[in-house]
Amino acid sequence: MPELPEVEVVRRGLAQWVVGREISAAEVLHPRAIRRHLPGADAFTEGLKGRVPLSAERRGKYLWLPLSGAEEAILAHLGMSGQLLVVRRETPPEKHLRVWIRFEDGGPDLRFVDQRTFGHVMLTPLTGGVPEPIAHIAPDPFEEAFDDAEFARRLRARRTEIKRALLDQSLISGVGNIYADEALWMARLHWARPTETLTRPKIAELLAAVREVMSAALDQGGTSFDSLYVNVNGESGYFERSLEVYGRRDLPCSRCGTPIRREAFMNRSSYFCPRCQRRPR
DNA sequence: CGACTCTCCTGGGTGC
DNA sequence: TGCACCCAGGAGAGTC
Repeated sequence: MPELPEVEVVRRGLAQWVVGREISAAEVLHPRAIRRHLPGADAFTEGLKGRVPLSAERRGKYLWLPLSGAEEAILAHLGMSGQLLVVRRETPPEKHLRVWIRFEDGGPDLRFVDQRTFGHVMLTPLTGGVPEPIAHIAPDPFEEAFDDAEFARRLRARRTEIKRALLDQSLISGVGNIYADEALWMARLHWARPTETLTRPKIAELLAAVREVMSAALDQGGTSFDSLYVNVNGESGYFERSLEVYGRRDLPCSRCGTPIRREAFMNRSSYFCPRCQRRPR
């Protein structure tokens, strides 16, 4: 399950292996992979032909490659199981290969492989350097454009639980289920804590925790718990970074020894320490 | 505008 | 061994 650190690893791989190379051909092997590209597969492949990715950009979990020519970019979201692989062109097609991009220089292909097909790619206009479909999402906490004070103001104006707000990409992008649980544990906040009860210092502490858990993962090249996740060069994205709560049901909290609990929330799992992260009354 | 629910999809794991 | 489930989850669509 690629989250922001994993996606950043992929972005770096694209910058190294794909930027500057002219696309000779693209092929869509599964229509669902380009479902958000409304003009369809033919328009997608025609639109890519002959163009050169100029850079590799990221906001939250979205990746994009601005292209030579018109103000457009290839936009990708990996979803749960998406991979962008750079592989020798003789390599046989992967079982779940969805989009296949080849280059004029005869070098390695760029392949979008996605078992569960929650991910997608598309060709989209850029507006002020940002792809149109993601104009509504907030900057991620590592961007210059991210405004801590504005985040605190908007968070306190919400009437919802803190975890729901952390996962809301229009408030802060790039935080998924795993790092939301990790950051809440670090900041000693229960997932159901009402946002309007958070003080500004507590929000600052939470933001610091979000940045810390994600940069720690990034330092190790990304963390993943799903063997499906592979980075841009085909290497496994799995690293040994120990998580404090995610996936650790019934195991002792490293701060107090209390068994970690798992609760269903928003149709997914929330892991927390019932002692360090007291449920709000 | 905001809160909230539903839905999309596949295959590994589990229990009988 | 086979089969019917269950589960993982980001984010857009839709409702109120």
